[in-house]
Amino acid sequence: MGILERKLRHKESIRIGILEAAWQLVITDGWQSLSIRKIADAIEYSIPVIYNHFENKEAILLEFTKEGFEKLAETLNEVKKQYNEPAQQLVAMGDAYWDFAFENREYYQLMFGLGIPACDTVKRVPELKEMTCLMISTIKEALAMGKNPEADYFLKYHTYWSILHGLVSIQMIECPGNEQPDITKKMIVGDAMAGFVKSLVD
Amino acid sequence: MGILERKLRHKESIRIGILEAAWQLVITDGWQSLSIRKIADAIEYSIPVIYNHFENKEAILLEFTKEGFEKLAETLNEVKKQYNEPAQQLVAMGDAYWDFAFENREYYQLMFGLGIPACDTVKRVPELKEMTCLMISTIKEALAMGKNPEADYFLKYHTYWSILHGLVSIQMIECPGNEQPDITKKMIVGDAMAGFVKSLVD
DNA sequence: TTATTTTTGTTAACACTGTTAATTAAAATA
DNA sequence: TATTTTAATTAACAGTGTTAACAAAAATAA
Repeated sequence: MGILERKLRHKESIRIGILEAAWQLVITDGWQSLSIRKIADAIEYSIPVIYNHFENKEAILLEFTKEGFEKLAETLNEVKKQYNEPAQQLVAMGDAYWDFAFENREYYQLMFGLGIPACDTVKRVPELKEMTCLMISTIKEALAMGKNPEADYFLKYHTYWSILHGLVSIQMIECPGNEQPDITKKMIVGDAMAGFVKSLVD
Repeated sequence: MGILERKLRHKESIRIGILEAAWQLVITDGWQSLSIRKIADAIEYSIPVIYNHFENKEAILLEFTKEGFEKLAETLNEVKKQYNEPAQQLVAMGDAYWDFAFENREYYQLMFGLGIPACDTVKRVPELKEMTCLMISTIKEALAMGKNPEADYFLKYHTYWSILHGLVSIQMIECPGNEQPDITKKMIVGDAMAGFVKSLVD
């Protein structure tokens, strides 16, 4: 009896409808303002129907997170295959990673829980400038004493800050509790810092 | 007439009360679940009083963001003064940056809009493993061909991913629009990748 | 074909959220 | 003491996620 099959097909079509509607809302209004009611409105079903297909709102977002990681892995895999040298592969994969993030901002923000502070938060926080100045001045000094003193200090500052923020962010994602991360994790910071400084002074 | 002074003093005391109550709530329940009503309840005033001191909820959080950047800048400044060599300073500042982040998680998450995905999101996304494997295998291969083949590949993978995620995150904070970031920004990726790979193969 | 059971979908509510207009209580001034 | 200004409150609006209770539709059994 194909009745059950038809039912399952119908059920699945609603599920897909939910995800498609949700994604449409995400890319037009951002995932911050996604709501169950908006989805229900878009698929022309009542609200509780959505809860027959997803445990809660988070489960819907989790679906996109998975999709995002799938797409990213696929992209990186494609890029890797285009090179033979592992070193080249790593550089190209880094490039592709960057492109993926900015060609799929909503995906990336969901995947890593980036809350994107309001457009001009950075400008409304002059206190940020203190840190920036401190980093830049130190990098300038380090560059001046190194082998390529006319390197782009602003670029290097950006790299320095990004490495630190990246290390912290990834660690916070992997260890969301309130405990301090493993002491061994701090070795990663030391390693990264050593590498950066080394490449700075050449 | 000291009446006006007393009034201003009183007004200021309420403002401080709001911030203290809010911060207490933030460190106990996390900034995600901070609400105006909870603050009003804590300071034993009605809700609209809060809006006489802050334009909206975001303004309260912005206050903490500023505080956070102030504290961080201060910390880094202190650390910098303890060393003479700029290279040493950069390493020590990186160390201090990490410590600050994990000794002041709520501050850091506010400052950079980290949404901290639910505790076990990482484990609920097996798709993440694909990316991890891809990166690790490539790094292993690169290490094998370099001058220190027995380096810690897991550490290096962590560094690689963190650098990329940091570059992307910082860029997204600085350019929150929907446009692609400046092409010149991609130079930063190239530079960082080159530096990393160089330090990888020695 | 009709009656019964199961599935599916809806209405309405609960407990929250940020924000604000209208109103009352309190304090300062005339 | 009466009036004006300031401070604080109540009550509401427009949202949010989530769910219990109920009605409509579809599938099964008689």
